[in-house]
Amino acid sequence: MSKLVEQATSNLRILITQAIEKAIAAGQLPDKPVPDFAIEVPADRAHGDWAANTAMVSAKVFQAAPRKIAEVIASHLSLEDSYFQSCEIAGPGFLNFFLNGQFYVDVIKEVMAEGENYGHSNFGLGQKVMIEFVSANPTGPMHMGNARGGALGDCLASVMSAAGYDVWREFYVNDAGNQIEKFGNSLEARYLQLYLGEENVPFPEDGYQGEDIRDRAAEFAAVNGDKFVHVDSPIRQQALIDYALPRNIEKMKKDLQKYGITYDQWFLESTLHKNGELQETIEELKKRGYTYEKDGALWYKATAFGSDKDDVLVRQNGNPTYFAADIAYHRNKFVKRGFDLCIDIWGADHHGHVARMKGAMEALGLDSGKLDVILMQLVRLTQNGEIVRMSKRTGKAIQLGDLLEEVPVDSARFLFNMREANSQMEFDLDLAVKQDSQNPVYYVQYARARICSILKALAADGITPYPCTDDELRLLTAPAELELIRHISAYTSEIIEAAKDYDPARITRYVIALATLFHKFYDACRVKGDDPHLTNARLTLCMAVSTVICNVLHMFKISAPESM
RNA sequence: CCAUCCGUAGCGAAGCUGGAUAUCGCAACAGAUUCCGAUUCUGGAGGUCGGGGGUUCGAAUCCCUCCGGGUGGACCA
Repeated sequence: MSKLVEQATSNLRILITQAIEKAIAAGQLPDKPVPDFAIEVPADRAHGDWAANTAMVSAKVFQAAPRKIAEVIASHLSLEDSYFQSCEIAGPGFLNFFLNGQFYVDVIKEVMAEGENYGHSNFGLGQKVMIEFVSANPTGPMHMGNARGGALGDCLASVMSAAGYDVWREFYVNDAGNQIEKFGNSLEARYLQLYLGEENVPFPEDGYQGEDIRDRAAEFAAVNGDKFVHVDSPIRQQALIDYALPRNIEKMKKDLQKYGITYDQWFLESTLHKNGELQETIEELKKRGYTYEKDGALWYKATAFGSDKDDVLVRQNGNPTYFAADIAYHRNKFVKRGFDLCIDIWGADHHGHVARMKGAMEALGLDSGKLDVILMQLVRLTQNGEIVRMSKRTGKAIQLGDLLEEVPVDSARFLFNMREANSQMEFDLDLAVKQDSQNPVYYVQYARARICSILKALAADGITPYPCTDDELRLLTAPAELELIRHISAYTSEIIEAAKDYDPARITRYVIALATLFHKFYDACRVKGDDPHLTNARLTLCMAVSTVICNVLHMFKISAPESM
């Protein structure tokens, strides 16, 4: 938490506890331990700045009516030297506290002092956390789900980093196994078709139909000509794969970079096959007694960990399954690289895989509680109120590249972080390209641009901000000003909550609310005025707001233009 | 059939470790700029929190059940 808010909260907790102790000493409450109570920001501002439910949760222990208990506590409270000016009893027995002027003064000072670091905390204690996201199949282009996953994963990583975690971004490349064989088969067919005619070379039934396969085959042909038409199929396929796969991966890197995402590592599945870790993992499972042979395949006893059926690790044909490699991969994260926490972002269509993966961690003697999977629900694109399924240009399924051609990166990253992962969302193409306040990213950017504009306008009149004194900051007493400052004060704890919930959408909502409160302030309070001290205080407040908005936008890699 | 997510105003959402009068945006309606950017702000209207039952002093929130929608249930990944 912000040092300030944290300090104020824990102090309030102590004050309440002390009041209860005094009441017990005075014989007004029975000598019983006080249950845990919550200190929260009430939904309704009339209920104070912060509220404690102490009296209600302790009604049973003290065997008295909550309001009665609240009155006793209140009568023993001493709020001197705290950030609170008063306490009221309300409703069923809430203790409602009102912050005093010094709190608001100190919030502004804290923001100004910390600048671009405002909002950061050491909540995560430097724990090593890996966030693996997108991890799209390298056999083809990325789709809308990857677009959402990319924005979500990258922003979550930033949020957790701000909350004090040591974050690692990773892309797992499935460059081995069945789908690569299929990739090779498909490329081979397209390549041969170029020389032998489409009608003479059947395309594999389960092959990849996309244009991208034809394109790669054609590129390969342009470089190599018919050199590979008359060699053995395995040689031809390998040559095609060796040509196409690195280029596909390169393309994904480029697309994601355009989208603002860079990874710490692109982890190749094939390394697990080559360096023996996959085999090592399978042996480990065998040794622990969680495997058996049946029908010529090696099975893993998933049922020992709650699954309703077992899974194949090594197929009849001797090839390990994707699942086996995935187990080895996750073992690698924990055992070989020592991550404290691993977060995977998967499409919701993989939900059946979650319990199995966690079970497999347990089977290896690892703590499955340290593997968290975020399931991301589907995205539907809409335009003119209708669902868009296909790209207008290509007539095929919409790709990440198509999206970024139509929609600014700022918009895409922001809008994909409007909803939590766990809910299906619609991505409104019309809204995303709108350059007005209906588009929330513009609304937020505009607030910051407006602040820059105020600073410029006043500077033109010879008014420039200087370091504010406490007395000047104390002049900020209008409701719109106090609301705004209070919201600013919550930023650090919002980041912590977002990190705890793995929900960067929380921060998106936070910054929209901040922009709203700023616009209200702008409407209610003129910065430029007769009192130079008040003007300076308001200018300082503007700068504090600008700092927080910029911190959020930079964190999400969204631009914060000075004018628009 | 099983698993899983979702159901809150005309539309899109927040609130979900139980608490005060259920919050916000869009749309619709009525207003506000001699003045720092109107890409802004103010106001009223709009609700069986999918239905029913249960737990509780108290349920949008927890439990059960039903209804509706999405997704998944391979020696695919």
